[in-house]
Amino acid sequence: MSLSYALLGLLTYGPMTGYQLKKVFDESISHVWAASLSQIYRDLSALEKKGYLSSNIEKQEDRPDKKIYTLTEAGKAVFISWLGNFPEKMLTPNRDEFMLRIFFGSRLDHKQVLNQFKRFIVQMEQYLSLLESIEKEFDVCSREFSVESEAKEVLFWQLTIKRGHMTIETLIRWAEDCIYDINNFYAKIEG
Amino acid sequence: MSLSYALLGLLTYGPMTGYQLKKVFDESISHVWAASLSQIYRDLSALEKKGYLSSNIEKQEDRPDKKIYTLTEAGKAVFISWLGNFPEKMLTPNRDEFMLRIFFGSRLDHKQVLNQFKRFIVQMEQYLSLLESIEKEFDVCSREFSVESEAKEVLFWQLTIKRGHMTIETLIRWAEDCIYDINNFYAKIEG
DNA sequence: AGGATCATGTAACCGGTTACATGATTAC
DNA sequence: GTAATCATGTAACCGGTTACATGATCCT
Repeated sequence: MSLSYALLGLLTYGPMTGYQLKKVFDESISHVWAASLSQIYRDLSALEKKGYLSSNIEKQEDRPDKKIYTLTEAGKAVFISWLGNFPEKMLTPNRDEFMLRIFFGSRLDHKQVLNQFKRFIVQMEQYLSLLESIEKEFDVCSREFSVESEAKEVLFWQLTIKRGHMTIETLIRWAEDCIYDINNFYAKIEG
Repeated sequence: MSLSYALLGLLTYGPMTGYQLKKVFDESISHVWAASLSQIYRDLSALEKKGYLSSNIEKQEDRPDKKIYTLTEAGKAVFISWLGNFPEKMLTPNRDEFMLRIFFGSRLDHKQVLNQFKRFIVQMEQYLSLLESIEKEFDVCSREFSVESEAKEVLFWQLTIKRGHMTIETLIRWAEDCIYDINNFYAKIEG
């Protein structure tokens, strides 16, 4: 459901094709909501049927024609009403394959578990440096855009990235704690 | 898919009914993987068809009969092989309704946004105190269980709760930062 | 020669959610 | 009296994933 609202939201910036939306999606919003191309196309045509979007086709010779979607007034209204309607529960329950295995970690060889935690840290550090480079881009943006409305948009994008940044840093600390705790535990029962 | 493995995993502790599994689930693993009763029943019968579980019925007079599931050797093998097979990507992409709205926060009245952040903090603090009470229980457990295998299980349960604890604390700090940043921004452009 | 980019989609599948159905017992 | 607990499930729905289908152009 929310993918549709994300698409409507992006189309408030201007008309776009499904393909373009996918790119904008990946570059901006995917940290918060991911989507595949096939799902985007499917949802766009559903939104058009409901009257929230209109489309016109731009013919091209050597490539497939472009189908450019434009937000209708009805679509804008639906987006705005969704936007102001925050969910009661603000923490979405997370299903996590890695965590599920850690929960049953006592059934695994402890060296294997430690290796997985080390791998976890490496991945988080990679992701962290990605987020940091995005943050730097936004910092540049916010200095360049002296226009008030654009600066406001950047502010909220920065806040979403900051959440990712802070959370990942915490996860690294957590994993380091885990390695320490596990080593400690096995030192006690073996030594 | 992983719900099935969680069920197999819980059944390594001993035979149980679907109803009992639901309770154990909610009290232990639900922070990491949530499940509804209907899904549990559905998956249990699928697992039985595959030969990973066997069941026998315990007749009761005034209540519906109990259907007690037992892990088979095949089921145990499947669980162990899943357990050791960690996913390549250890961070699951999170779809978050709240965050999606914050991303488009520039479209909202800033007082409304601030209120939502305050509500967010209240909810996180409630959840935090819940996690802290669970942590205290586990501390008692780990002191009481001098048996090595039980203490090992508690260790890993503690690690999963600790992740929740640390993450929520960070989210509170983040939300406080957000309120500060938003106030700052609007003070600049209005004042 | 081979892979990325541009550009559109359809169809099957899979796992999680919600609603429906039944019904006695126990605790507040 | 009313809500929770015990105890089982089915069926429909919904949204996300994966695989399939087509095909030219541009870059290395």
